[in-house]
Amino acid sequence: MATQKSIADKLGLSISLVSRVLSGKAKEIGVAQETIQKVLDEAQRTNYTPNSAALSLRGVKTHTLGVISYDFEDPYFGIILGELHKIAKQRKFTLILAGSYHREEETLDLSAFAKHSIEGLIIVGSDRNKDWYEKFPQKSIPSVQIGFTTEKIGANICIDETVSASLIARYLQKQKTNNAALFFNHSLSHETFKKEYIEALKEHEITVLEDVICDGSLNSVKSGVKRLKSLPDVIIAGDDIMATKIIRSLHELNIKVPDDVKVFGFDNIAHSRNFIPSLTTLNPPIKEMIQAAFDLVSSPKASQETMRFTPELISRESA
Amino acid sequence: MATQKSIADKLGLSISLVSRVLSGKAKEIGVAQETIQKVLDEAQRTNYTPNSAALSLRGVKTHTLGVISYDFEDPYFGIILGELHKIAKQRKFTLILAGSYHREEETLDLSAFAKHSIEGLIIVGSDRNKDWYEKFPQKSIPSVQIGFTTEKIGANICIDETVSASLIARYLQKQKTNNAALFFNHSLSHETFKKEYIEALKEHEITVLEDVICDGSLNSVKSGVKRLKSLPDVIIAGDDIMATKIIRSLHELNIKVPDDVKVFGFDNIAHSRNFIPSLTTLNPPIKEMIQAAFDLVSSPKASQETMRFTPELISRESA
DNA sequence: CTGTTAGCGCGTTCAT
DNA sequence: ATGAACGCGCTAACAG
Repeated sequence: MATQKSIADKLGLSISLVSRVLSGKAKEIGVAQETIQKVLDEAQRTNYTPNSAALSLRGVKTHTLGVISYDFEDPYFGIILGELHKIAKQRKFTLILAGSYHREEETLDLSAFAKHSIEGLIIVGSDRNKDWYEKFPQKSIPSVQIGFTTEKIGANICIDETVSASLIARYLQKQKTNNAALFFNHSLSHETFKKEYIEALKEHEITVLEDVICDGSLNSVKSGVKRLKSLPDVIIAGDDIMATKIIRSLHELNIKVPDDVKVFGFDNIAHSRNFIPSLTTLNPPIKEMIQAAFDLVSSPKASQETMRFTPELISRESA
Repeated sequence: MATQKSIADKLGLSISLVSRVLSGKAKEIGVAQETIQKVLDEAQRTNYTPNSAALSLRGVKTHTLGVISYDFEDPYFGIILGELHKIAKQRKFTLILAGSYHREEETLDLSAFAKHSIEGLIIVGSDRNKDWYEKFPQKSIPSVQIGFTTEKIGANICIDETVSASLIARYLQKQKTNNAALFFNHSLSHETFKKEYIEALKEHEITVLEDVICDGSLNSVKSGVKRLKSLPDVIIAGDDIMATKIIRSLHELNIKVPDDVKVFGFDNIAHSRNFIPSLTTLNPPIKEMIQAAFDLVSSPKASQETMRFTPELISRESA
């Protein structure tokens, strides 16, 4: 591997001179044009790449962000990571990954972040506690969470649950919906929205007949559907995946959507357009949210800001 | 941040002593048990984490793997990354992310890998060329690609296309299928499978009526379906997403699956069980594949091995 | 305009 | 059983 020393030796110059040229500070300091060119040429020829270890040891900015994911199987995870990566690339940032599996009660491994010194932290997903943050050695770096939390540690990007709820309630009211059943799971995100939904529905004179809580597996959804005392006008699901499972369950019980009952989703996952029936749902402005998240976390000063984004109602076949 | 120096100062010991203890070489060299304990305690108390920059500068193993993704929106990307992360965590490896967008002809940014010195490379997805590899500075590190490629550079993990094809062909033959239409896109993965499918179908006396190539958008799939000269017994899709789009298109044209035409998928994405009709498809042994990939890339000696995995046929409603 | 020096955190001689 | 000194590759302060 080519180093500044190898270039300096070859050219009979000093290392620091080479350093100046290679770090672009040649002009500023005043280096002979001819020397600059020689160094540049030799660097080019030998395929010189700065050694990051040395740089970060010297305290030079590493432009490295840590990403924590709470759920790799979230259908949006890939999209979010893709967007993050896109912006990171534009701005010459590197992404390092950590994650945890809530369900298995695993603890978050932060050694990855300590190992490479990260300059910002992006948390993807909602959570209820940040026990791992206790031991986090770099508490001063800017951080942002994309999702809901009960333990805010930095900036926060989420969807406006109040606006979302009234969007849905108004839509359903216009369709002369009188009553609804709710299918949500135990996640903080579901619970946050559900609370607002219940209120907004009441305000719009829609009765919540039942409030089903299930873990989201097809089986638990189906048994939830089976146990419904009566068929409501609409079933509101915590997310699109839940919605498809509800529709699938109804289908297996020979109940038609939307003729017998409407189903409302949330997320507008790629799949929702192709599903039969296609899903009426709320579309979060993902790109804008990720963009904002990146801006918050890559800025020099740590922010505590909370930004709420408004989703768009996508009216399709299911409701 | 706690460093060896900070611990040494606090305890009134020398840095090198602390270093020996912390790098586990205390016993070997002969350090007083009492001293060892003091250092360990102080390290614990101050939350000491070794600085990777310093380590890699000294040439110590960083246990860092680079991950290249060709498509963040692939429904399997999250699953794969989740599995990779799980194993990485167990074995104390760190994952660094790079990626590219084939469709936008973007080039791969490898500076992320140069910055943190990676010890292995995992490529997720199929590709046709590795132009970026020309400029890759660390060609000697072990690498593995999960997917097909025409330009193999290290180990390779993929699905056995021949076995897959005969699995499908036999299944269809048993169902008295006489003819088929193929819906595939331009990706190397699709093309690889398609070639084998055509051969296997011929061997099992199933006529390929049409071979539709589309980009995978719902529109292009639908117009492909519309242009079908006659309805085949079965439509074989390159992947499950394509299959759902085909079924959706057929649905919009009032053609029933599987009554009027069967549809066969590939991938067994999470969604395929919930789709209406549920998808008959091939299920790749993802966990085993990822496990194998990780073993290959994290082993000290770079391997050129190619491992082919056999999928399992999941018979559901669509075919 | 260019060279010398120091030091970032760590493991490793070589001394003691 | 412990410490001092060196160097990995690099930049910045200081000195010509």
